[in-house]
Amino acid sequence: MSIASDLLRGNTDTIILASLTGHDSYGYLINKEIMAKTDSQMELKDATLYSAFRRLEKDGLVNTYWGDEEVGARRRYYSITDKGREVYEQNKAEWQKAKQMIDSLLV
Amino acid sequence: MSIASDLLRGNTDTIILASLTGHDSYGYLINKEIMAKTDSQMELKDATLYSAFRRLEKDGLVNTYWGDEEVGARRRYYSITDKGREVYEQNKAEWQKAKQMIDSLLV
DNA sequence: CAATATACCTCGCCTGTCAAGGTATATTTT
DNA sequence: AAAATATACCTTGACAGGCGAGGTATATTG
Repeated sequence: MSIASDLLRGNTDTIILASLTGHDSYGYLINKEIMAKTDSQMELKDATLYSAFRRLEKDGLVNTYWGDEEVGARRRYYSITDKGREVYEQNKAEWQKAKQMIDSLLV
Repeated sequence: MSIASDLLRGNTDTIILASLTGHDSYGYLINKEIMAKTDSQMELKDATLYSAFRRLEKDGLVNTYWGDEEVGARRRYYSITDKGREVYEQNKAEWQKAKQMIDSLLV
């Protein structure tokens, strides 16, 4: 990854929630999509991704269920909850604010 | 502080370097300036600030010297080094890139 | 049959933030 | 005169998130 992880920190959960707003998804795909959208400049490491899922689950922001693939590796799907959508909107707003403030501090 | 510290993380050092680009400064003042510029919505906690200074010093991005105040509390001043300016520019560029990428991921 | 891609997971380290505590001086309020 | 507030510095230890390193299992491609 070419972007310092400390710059991503605080946005990981939000990014995952974002990728769940349109449709349910699963870890591997979410990561692939992020890489595709950022030209492989950004990537959520496995361990980061799965620890984020545990956190989101614990906080009731996502639900999870096993896919019924009859072929290939099993997939654990995630869906965003109402609370998840709420938190997502809050996080986005906070990000907008933080962005502005940081920009105003960098000459 | 109203902005989640995880959103600041990764920018702390850059913000400190930014405030040293115009003129030497000291911890307490740097913090006051940040609060003034962000309407008190952002603040570097003491411990965070001073651990950042140690890091910047260790990495040769700032130099430090004691002020010669004849009245009031003593001040430890910091000045940015050439390497500091270099890293500052790099960090700013990286921030611009990270910003764009995160924005592109948030629907 | 080996390598690669898909797909999941855990453990334990590292690093940055910060709550809580401390020191010392100067000014303002009671 | 004493207490409170502002200025100004500092350290310790806990905590949380990122991730390197390791693991499992299935399907496809060379």
